[in-house]
Amino acid sequence: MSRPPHARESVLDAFAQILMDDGERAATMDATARAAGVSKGGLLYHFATKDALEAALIERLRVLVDQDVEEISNAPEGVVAAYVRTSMMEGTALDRALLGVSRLAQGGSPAAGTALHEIRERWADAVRPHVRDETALRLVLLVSDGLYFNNLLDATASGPLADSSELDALAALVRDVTAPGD
Amino acid sequence: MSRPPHARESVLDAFAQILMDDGERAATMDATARAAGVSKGGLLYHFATKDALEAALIERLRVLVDQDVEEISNAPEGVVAAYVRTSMMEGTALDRALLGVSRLAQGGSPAAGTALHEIRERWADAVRPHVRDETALRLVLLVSDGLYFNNLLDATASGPLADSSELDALAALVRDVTAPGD
DNA sequence: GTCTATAAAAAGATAGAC
DNA sequence: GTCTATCTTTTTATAGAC
Repeated sequence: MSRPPHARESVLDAFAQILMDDGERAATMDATARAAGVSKGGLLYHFATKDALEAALIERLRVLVDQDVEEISNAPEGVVAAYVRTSMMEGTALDRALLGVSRLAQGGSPAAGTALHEIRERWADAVRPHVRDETALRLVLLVSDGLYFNNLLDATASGPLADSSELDALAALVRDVTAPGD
Repeated sequence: MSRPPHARESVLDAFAQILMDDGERAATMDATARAAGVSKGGLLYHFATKDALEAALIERLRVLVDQDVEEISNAPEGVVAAYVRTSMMEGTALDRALLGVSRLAQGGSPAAGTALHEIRERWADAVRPHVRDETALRLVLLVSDGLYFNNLLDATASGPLADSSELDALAALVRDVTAPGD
């Protein structure tokens, strides 16, 4: 229970971090092993191939998304506002995993691309009951995607583009213009 | 004037196409030369290094963005709706260049990342006079980014996620909720 | 301007010692 | 479970013929 993170977890952490900081090309097995403080042989004991390493990060992402869906479903501010607002919190394990897998997908990994589609559907299902129609749902999802896409670019190029109060205002706007009922 | 596309342009076309279809990893100089129907030596006459090839695609993107800013500024449906709607037209030269450069950025190219930031600012400047405030501007830009991000994923993973009428509805919604005046 | 051939470096993967 | 050493393949880049 209080077991410290195994080497396996350190490797996965390092892989996600390099993907986020330096892009897909930099995330080689060699660089990952070095960043994790293990040898290439050590890494290869846990992940026999690059595909296995990528699959493990995808699996980690799935678990974290399950947790996130659970959390935003119970958020007091409402599902829509919570979903939009938490699209921007750089620094959570979920963000690192999601940015990392997105980079893998855009590098050309079919498994990563498929996983991202399934994940998007999970979020869509959680949000759908809380918006007025499919166009409103599309708006919510796209704003969130846009926030992630910006993070995806900013992670390597420049600073963050929105502070917390800007994000609150945006989340409130999106909630208001998509709310059902009225 | 009626000069057919030079080998240089064919190479650039092929490079953008592979980036879009198969991801950054697949877009090697070798694969690009093959797809363009030239030898590696032929490619290297025009682009001595991979960096030079990437820089040329970035430069092409800048030119196409200049044209796009010009066009949406004169669109009868209004700048906001035109901007959102044209974020989704897979198949234009602008889209191929933008998707390609986005993939380069996420592969780790700093030049591509910087260029995308400058381009985003150009679009923001074009849209700003037509929305009520900075939060509304952010909404417009993020929806557009979200559409591109979805294309970025869908290009390798699955089919398109919005048909034309859905997109029209979305563009109208975004325009209405961000319009100045009222 | 375009080609072939080849060098040089980097990436993924294997073998086997400890 | 982690290491070093090595092999293979891929990718970038060079040299020089045509």
